[in-house]
Amino acid sequence: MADSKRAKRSSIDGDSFQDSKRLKMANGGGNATTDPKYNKYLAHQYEDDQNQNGFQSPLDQFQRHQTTAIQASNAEDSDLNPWTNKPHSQRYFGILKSRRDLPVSKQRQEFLDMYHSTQILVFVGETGSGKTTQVPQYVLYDELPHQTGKLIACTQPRRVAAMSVAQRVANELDVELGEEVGYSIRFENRTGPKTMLKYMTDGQLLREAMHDHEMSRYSTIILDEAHERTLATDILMALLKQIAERRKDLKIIVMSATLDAQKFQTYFFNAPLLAVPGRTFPVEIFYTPEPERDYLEASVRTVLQIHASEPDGDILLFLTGEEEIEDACRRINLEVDDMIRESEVGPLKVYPLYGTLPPAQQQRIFDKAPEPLKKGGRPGRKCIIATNIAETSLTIDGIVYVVDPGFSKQKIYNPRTRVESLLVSPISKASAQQRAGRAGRTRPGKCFRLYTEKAFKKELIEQTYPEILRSNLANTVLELKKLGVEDLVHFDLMDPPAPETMMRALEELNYLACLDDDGELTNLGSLASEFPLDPSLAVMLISSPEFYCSNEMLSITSLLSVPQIWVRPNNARKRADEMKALFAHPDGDHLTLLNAYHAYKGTEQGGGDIKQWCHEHFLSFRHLSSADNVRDQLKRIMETHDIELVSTPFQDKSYYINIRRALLAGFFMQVAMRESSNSKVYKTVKDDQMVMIHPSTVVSSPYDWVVYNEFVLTTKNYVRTVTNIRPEWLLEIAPVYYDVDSFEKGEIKSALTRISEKIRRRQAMKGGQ
DNA sequence: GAGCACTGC
Repeated sequence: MADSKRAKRSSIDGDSFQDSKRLKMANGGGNATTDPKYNKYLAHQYEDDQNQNGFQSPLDQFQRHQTTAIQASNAEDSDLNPWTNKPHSQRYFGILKSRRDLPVSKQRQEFLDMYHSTQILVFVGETGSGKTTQVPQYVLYDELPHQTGKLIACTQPRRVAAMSVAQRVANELDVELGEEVGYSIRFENRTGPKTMLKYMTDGQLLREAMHDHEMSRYSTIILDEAHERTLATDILMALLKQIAERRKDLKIIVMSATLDAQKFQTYFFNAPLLAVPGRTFPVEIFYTPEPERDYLEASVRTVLQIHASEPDGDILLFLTGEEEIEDACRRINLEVDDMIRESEVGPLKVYPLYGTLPPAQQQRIFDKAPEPLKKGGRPGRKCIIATNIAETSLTIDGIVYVVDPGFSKQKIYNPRTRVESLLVSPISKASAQQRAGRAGRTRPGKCFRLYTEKAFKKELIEQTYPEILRSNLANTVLELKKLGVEDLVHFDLMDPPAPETMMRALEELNYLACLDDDGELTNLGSLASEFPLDPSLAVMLISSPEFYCSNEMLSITSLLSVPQIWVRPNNARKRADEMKALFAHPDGDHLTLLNAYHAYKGTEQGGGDIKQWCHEHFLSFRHLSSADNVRDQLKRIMETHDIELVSTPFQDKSYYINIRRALLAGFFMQVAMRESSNSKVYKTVKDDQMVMIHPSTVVSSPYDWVVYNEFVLTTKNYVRTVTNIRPEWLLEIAPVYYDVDSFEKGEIKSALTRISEKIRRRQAMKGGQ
């Protein structure tokens, strides 16, 4: 059994296996199997005899960590691609010319000098400096990965960025994407044995580090967009700080927007700083003289004023969420129609933009601004009303006017109640600057801030709090343990989270048996960390074979890790609810999700038009197919670790009971009891919080005990996605947590006491027989 | 009888 495990493991880590092989060969092994000539992965270097006998790559003259910008430029200028020995294409020289015009290009030597002199380097550059595409290539020409067999990694917070930048750099280097330059993101690894430069998401690098604590595959790690301070970036920074002490051969570059450069330097042992100017146009800032009472109303008014009185150029308005955005779109459209009737204004096309919008509709923001209404009339313009998505993820060229009311929805975490929620909050100065910058990408622009200058200076915080200070850290703590971080208290995070948040996470993991009483990782914890899931979901999934329903729990887990599959358009709510009722299971929402998924799979396998079917049934095809993707990934992980995939026969009475019980193996801490019969109010177990069941539930008759997937704090306290359970299961499945003596006096304690006595009596009777 | 800001594994 141990052997079969090992065999499976090596196939999964196939990548690194090949790398170590390559490394040996590059160092010149002796026998036939390690001789480069016999290595098919290096075949490209020996394609023709001329290369072997006569051709000298310019790189042969390079001394690692002693190269110069001129050397590299000459190599780039040569007819043959020094990395492939193939002739450079025409397109290559075209791109090369534009690369040399980038601001960063002038500082290549300065960069190399600094890179040679230090292990860690902080690099700041504004948008348009070219740092994301150029710096990794500068490193490539100095690291010479073909000699060392080690890779250069460049991390990005988002998948699309990793993919598109990798493609761009592959073009710039005149190589095929996935060969010398590749990318690695969840669900897609486009790297190969020849890959030297790898773009990846920060989360992906963190995953890799779990199995390679030294990050030994890499000679250089470049953290890009570090100022965004994602959870993964923060953990990587602290981790790299430790690794840098152990691995003096590892070089680290932290790239960020200009703000806060000092903080990064100080954090990284006073690392030297290189700053590169950006290439943007000036943006004039306007403030309101008095604070605005209703920012939505003020936003609409400002957009209309710009349209009526400013020269042509598109408008970008930042609002906080879907509802607000749709509302503003309606109001602006109405007003513009009036304006066009009354005065000589051009047409205005309004586009909403938020994350849950289908991609096709998101794409429409790139449509051209509308034509004048009549020949020679005033030019049309477009107005995009967006969430924060337009602040980081999406850049739209042609924006000249930005309207910034100064708010965004932000995740906050309350460790006392263990609830993450979204709250409309004032943005930070850094955010405000980022927003304003969106107006100056193609020509000088204007930014209208709907707050006073005094408010900007005095009331806005400098930086948005990093994610690590605003999240439940159960997952993070588990990851850190798996990453080999022994001492969490002294783990040197740039912004250490509140001790209470840390304690909560440790406590939660201890109840889940992922950490033992000494805070050490258990086998279950180690296994749970293999899954890209929250610990409770991972534990639920790992435990599911004990309940004879791991196939079903695999589906439910996947459905719970994607956005809601239920579609409920405003103009067809009733129809949507009727359709959802078709899948309803009387025992709750988890089972209803499963029913919908089974129907979806049945239709798909029956060869029906699955998109049409989803549309008719008000289900999101996008989210269901992404759940399917997640399911495949989780299934592979289960198979790798010999977690059985089993089902209770559908005809069996206990089919659904087993599933409901299995839910509790991970979610026993998320249980609520009804206050009293005829009441709609519930109380959460141990936290004693008053909650209601979210109105989206399919269950009509209220149950006494429910397990819930999430706690949402909106107009009221709601628990969402709930399923009916029996209290005796709690005592049986999670006896440690449901140690009745540990409960505070109250209804829940008395109820549990009654139940445990009943169980004891029943057992005594059985024993007496 | 309500509503998912945005990422990521």
